[in-house]
Amino acid sequence: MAERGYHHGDLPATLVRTAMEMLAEDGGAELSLRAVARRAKVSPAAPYRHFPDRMALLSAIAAVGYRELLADLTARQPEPKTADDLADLAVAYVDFALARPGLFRVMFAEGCDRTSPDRVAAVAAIHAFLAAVVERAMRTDDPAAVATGMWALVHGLAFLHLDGKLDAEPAAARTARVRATVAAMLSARTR
Amino acid sequence: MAERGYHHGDLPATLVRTAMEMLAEDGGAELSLRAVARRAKVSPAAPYRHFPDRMALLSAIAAVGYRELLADLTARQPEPKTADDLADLAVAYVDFALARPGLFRVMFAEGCDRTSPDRVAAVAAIHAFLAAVVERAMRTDDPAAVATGMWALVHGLAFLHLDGKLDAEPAAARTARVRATVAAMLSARTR
DNA sequence: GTGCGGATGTGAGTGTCGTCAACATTGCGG
DNA sequence: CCGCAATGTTGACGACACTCACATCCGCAC
Repeated sequence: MAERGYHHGDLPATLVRTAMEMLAEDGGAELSLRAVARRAKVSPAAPYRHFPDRMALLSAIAAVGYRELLADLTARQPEPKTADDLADLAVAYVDFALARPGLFRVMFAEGCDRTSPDRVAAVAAIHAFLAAVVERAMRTDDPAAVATGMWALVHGLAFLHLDGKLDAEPAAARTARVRATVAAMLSARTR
Repeated sequence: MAERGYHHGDLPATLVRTAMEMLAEDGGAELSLRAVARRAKVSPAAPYRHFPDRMALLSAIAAVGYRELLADLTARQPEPKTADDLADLAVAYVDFALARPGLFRVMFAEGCDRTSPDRVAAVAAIHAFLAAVVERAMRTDDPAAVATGMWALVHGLAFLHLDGKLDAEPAAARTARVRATVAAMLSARTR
């Protein structure tokens, strides 16, 4: 934690932390490498000693985001069993996206390195968690497909809300709507 | 269509068309206003006579994209009635996203003007189409929620595929998977 | 026809960005 | 204690979005 000096101590972690602060403060703005360096009291070129380019920093941020998203989900429902628990998870997912839009967009942006081991592992963990939930809470003969579908459902809800494609509404109303949507999808039958 | 001359004839439409060509050719690249102007054989400042800023051009492009997406959907299934027809629409939605990733990302990007009448109308048209489909093909006591859910489901599938969060696979396998996912979601029951 | 005004396109300029190369400083192993 | 690799800085380049003063041209009144 040596604050001053020519050398920094742990610049990579500081950059990631700083960048996440900036995303939290202004989720809509472009996250420029220079701005992050400025805020970290470091020259614009310093980050290049630790990240090959801007996307690499964004990928590192995304990896942290995946872990925090998974933590949010498991914190809300460590052992989901019922359809209601499932709806809780959907609400948690959408809440995460709307509470931290900048981070969420970095996590699911184009151009990020699809093959970074951190990212792949984190995404796999989310998928595995969802699959386990579905196994426990749903009755279906294609659990993998339902797990994918549930992920797509909450992911789509999150993005549609984020992009203002659904009517803007206060958080409580949104929670109710997410719940209703999940419930309706799970009880709808073909004609 | 006067090709030469100081004045252009219809620069706004030319810019939108040119930009969409560029998105089609390289869906992953950033669409810079200067590059579009260059390709349209026009100075970098010319677009500003017709669009207040870059986002306005992107919004115009997005509006066209919405119309084309809706056209794709209705072309595939003008009068969907069965669950299978619904799955066809899901496939068409995901196909659109993967066939024209650049355009799809512009359509659902942050920063675009949420309040542009064109955009709002186009989005409403898609939602209305979906609602009508659900009304016809599904049995549920909350058709609006199911319509939102179906949109979120296909939208989420599209984005997860686009971002490589699901295993990459050839188009035929993807089609089968989208079908299976929709079918599984519609037949899954809570335990 | 002629000329004039507004619409449209141009050129040069500002500030920011990502990235790089050459140089400066420092911590650490021999 | 010294030298080297790791780390940070400075200055630069090209591209970008956007602005403003200026150039050109179309359409319309007369």
